[in-house]
Amino acid sequence: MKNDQIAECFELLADLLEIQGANAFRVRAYRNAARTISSTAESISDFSTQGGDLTEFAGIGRDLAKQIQEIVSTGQHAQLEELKKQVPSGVLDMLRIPGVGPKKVAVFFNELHLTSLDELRAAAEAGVIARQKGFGKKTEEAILKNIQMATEASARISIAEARAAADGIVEDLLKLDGVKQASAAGSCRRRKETCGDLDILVSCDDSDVPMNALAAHPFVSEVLQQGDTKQRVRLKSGVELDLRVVPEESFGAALQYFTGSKEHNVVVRGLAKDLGLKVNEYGVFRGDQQIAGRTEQDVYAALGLPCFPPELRENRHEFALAAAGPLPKLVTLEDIQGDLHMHTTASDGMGTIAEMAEAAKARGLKYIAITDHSKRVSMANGLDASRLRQHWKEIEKVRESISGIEILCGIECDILEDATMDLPDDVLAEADWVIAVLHYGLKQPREQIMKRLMCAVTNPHVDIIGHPTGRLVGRREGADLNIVELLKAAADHRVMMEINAHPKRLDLDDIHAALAKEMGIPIVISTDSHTVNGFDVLTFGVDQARRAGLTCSDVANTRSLKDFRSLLK
DNA sequence: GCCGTTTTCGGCCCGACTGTTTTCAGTCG
Repeated sequence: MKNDQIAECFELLADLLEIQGANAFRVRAYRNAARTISSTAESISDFSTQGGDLTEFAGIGRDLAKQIQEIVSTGQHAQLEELKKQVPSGVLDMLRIPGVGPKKVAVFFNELHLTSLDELRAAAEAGVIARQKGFGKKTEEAILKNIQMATEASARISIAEARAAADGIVEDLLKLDGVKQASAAGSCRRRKETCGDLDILVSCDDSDVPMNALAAHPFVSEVLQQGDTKQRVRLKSGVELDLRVVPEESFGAALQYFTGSKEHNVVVRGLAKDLGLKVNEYGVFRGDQQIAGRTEQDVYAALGLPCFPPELRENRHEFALAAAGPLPKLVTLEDIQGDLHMHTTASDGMGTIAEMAEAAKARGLKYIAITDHSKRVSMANGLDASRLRQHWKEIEKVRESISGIEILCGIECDILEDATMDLPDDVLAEADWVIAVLHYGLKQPREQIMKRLMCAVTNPHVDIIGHPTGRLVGRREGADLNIVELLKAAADHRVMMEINAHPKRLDLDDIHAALAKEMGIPIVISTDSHTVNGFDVLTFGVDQARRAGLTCSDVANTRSLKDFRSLLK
């Protein structure tokens, strides 16, 4: 049983209890537990089966520990099954309609006996909704307008799309007369791998200036909401964006507040309360007096806290880190000296060896590894032993003709479904750099997946596991693997782990990368470039590493090539 | 339902916007 499956049970329970009017804090307890479980790297199921004390996890007490044991041992949750019988799934779908929450859904279900989005639509069209107490014509119209959005899965966008939109709009807002400061906030600023919506913060004396500009912005399709300080718009891409306008003396407090995460802010406010202070988006207050708010630094300093990098603000380890001393200095894009995963025209890349090397050099990289596919990946024109050896000779020629950048002869070698390597050991032994990867058979059972990964980790020539889980963000789950076991073996056999920087992969994810760091495994951030522009994605890999709390010393390719080589086995 | 050195009960972050009210509830972030 995967952690996400257990978390899903609790999320569902929370939704169902909410519709039934359960105590809001009880509902929150289920959501908190779901969040803890899905952000834990080790298998909760294994931990429970092996007799571990589940109450060690934050937000899980005696009762929820018992519920987890029930889910793990029986594969289901009796109370959840009971609630599901009482509340049809169509009722839960109603929660996805923007502007409709548990209270309204409760009215639809309990009083109007509506059990699906179709029935709700019919009721709204017949004018039944507007006649309910507390409802009116506008609510009914909003439901009809928004119900379509609930029918379509509300897709989150990748961090790459989010940054392109948010950074572009921020840049344009900064050009306006009267706009003093502007910044992206929210999950985009925290560099989460996907964003559900976008947040932008502006300081300006006249809120009409940025609001009118945003309403007319080429990215924007419609204005959904507009007040004195807050405007909500829908972008042409379908994503919604919140704009907040605050005075200059509150910009830092608002930036802190709207960057979140919600969980981080709950702790910040709790700490403020302990100090007899109040924190809101306008500042830190002692009584009615504002004592901080102009910058984020001021806000955190007023609470005795360091200014956390946004990537760490998830209430995972940041408060413990701050308590232990100065925050670690997280790795930055500028720290990266080499890129060790890329393709050329020899397999499925679009650039030649020389073109890729020149492009990397132009970006200030000091060394690269050319790592084309092995033969199993036939649709990508993967290389067999003889073509690979020929390819390496070509690389050596380019190496001699280009100065200012070192080029390693590498290979991205598939780990086959039968737990053998796609190329013989004597070939791998000749490589400067061997990335082992799973491409096929990702749905094999955990035992076989682990057997394959162990085959790679224990191979004396394998240097690193590339995109270890094989997941595609929002599109495909990774292979069912025991990450703790894999990382232990990697540490024992001096095999590194990749953070694949492509925004569709970002694999390892932040949680797994943090665990790898904890185990002392060197991590390499690689672009997996297939074109000369492919290096652009490096920034997303660095973001993911920062979310994992990684510093320069954790990331092997921040080192010079000489120092990097000393890490190889 | 969780949590705890102002503890085993009584808290649990806080404000903006909208719609339906005429002072507030629901939703959202």
